[in-house]
Amino acid sequence: MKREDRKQAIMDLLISEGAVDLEDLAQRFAVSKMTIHRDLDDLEAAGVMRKIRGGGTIDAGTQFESDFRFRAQQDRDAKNIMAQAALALVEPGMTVMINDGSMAAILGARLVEKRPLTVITNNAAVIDALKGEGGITLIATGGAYSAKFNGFFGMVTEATLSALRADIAFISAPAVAGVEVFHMDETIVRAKRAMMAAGTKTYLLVHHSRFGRTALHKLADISEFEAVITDTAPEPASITALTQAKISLTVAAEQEG
Amino acid sequence: MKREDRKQAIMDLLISEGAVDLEDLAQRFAVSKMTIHRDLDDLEAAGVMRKIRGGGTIDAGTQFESDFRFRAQQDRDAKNIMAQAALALVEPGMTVMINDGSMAAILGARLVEKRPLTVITNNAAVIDALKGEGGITLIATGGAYSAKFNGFFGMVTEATLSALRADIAFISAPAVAGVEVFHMDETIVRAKRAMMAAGTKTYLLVHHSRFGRTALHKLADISEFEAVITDTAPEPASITALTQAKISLTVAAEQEG
DNA sequence: TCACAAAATAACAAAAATTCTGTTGCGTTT
DNA sequence: AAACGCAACAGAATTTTTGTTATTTTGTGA
Repeated sequence: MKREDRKQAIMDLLISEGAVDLEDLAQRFAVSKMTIHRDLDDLEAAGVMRKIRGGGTIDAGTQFESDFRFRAQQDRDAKNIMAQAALALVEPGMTVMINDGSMAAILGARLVEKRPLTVITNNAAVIDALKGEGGITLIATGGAYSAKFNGFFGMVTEATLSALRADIAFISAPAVAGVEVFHMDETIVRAKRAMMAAGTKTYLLVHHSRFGRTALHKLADISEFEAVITDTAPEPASITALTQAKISLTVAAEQEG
Repeated sequence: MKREDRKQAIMDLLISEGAVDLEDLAQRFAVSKMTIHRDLDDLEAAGVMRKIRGGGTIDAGTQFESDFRFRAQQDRDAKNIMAQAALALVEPGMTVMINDGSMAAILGARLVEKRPLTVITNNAAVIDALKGEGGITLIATGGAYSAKFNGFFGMVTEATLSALRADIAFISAPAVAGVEVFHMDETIVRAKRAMMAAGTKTYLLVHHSRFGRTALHKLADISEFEAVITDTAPEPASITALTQAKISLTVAAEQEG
């Protein structure tokens, strides 16, 4: 077990337990307390937890939930198959918009498979992945950088998006309840809305576990999207709601071999 | 001498000689030919040279001259002392604009020394260096990414800049002749002009060897800048021209200990 | 076209550099 | 006073770099 794995394991514990004990961790991983200290220092520096005397805690639901570096680790498989399904909608030559989020980052990086493309994004991970790639015209929206969401937001972003147009816009969201889509952050809601307005067709990407949840701000009615893409089937109640609203739901896992 | 140093030395040789001999390099650096092979492979992969049988060459003046990865290595000392001089003009709390180019990249990264700051830039290297830094509000202009110049340009960039304002704008340029400033690329001239227009005070950064040169497009009259910063004294004719035009010239090297 | 020498590459092993860990000692906190 | 956190050093484990050898490719001239 390497250092990164151990740190990830500590994060897993933090999620389920809410707090970890330093001595306990040292025993569990069979390393010295000093090593655990260093791991916790790193995690704290990365902003995903807080060190306390004798261990560490996580202020659940707050900055932790929203830390991209951690989210990027989660559910990579689920995100990959959703990206696969989204990719099927893209044809070479198109102009594609990609919003913030780790899901979108994975999809963005895989857009090279459909070159040539024009890609418009405010997602820093996508910019990094695509710059330097031939056959991709990369347009960054600009904006104020947010370390929390690893992307660019604010008035600049919205103004830029209002002046652009894309064939497809992929929007991801952390909460869908009934026929409404939510996000906890107002700034990001604004950016996503601007992107939706700029896309001829817009698709919503949602992890199956995010159905039946809400967040502070309403982002959109689900009917504003061409279709909804998810990884595996969400709970029946959500499916019913979508069916009644005549929304097309693509379950990516069922498409594959 | 480490690997990177050796590769840089090989590049230096390539600049002066135009071509290098593999066997000769192996002797000169007292390493095996295999090691040189690997160095050349790396340099070729980085796109700064071409491997040929028995050595390597550089297609001088073409893609090489314009490759930012290589330029970033050049004259690091000169750029650092210019950055030092420019930094002296920045006070915490200010809003600072940084344009494209490797000189600007070095200055941009060192802006952390003056936190807190708001930094507006279209330079990808600056964005990478500053994102994640606390105390820096980072605003990217957005725009179409150019691998050649490692930055963002075009209509989006210009539109964004026209809606922003900064206390100081640092503009770098590759050619100054008499009282006129030049750049070879039209797209970049546009971005630089937009940035100049958005800065309350604008400063020009020019390497001393770039005086007395022209390029295809005129960027500005030198009188449009508050002052000109260079590394060491340029040739007398250029100094005379600046003096007569009553332009303030800061020679960074003369400021230091 | 063919042969052959020189060069390029691949694969493995040794060496060097870097990263990771544990220990110890000392100052802090409870 | 006991437990904890932290800094500094040293040894261990990894990763990167390098050299050697074997094999393949390339260019040249007959």
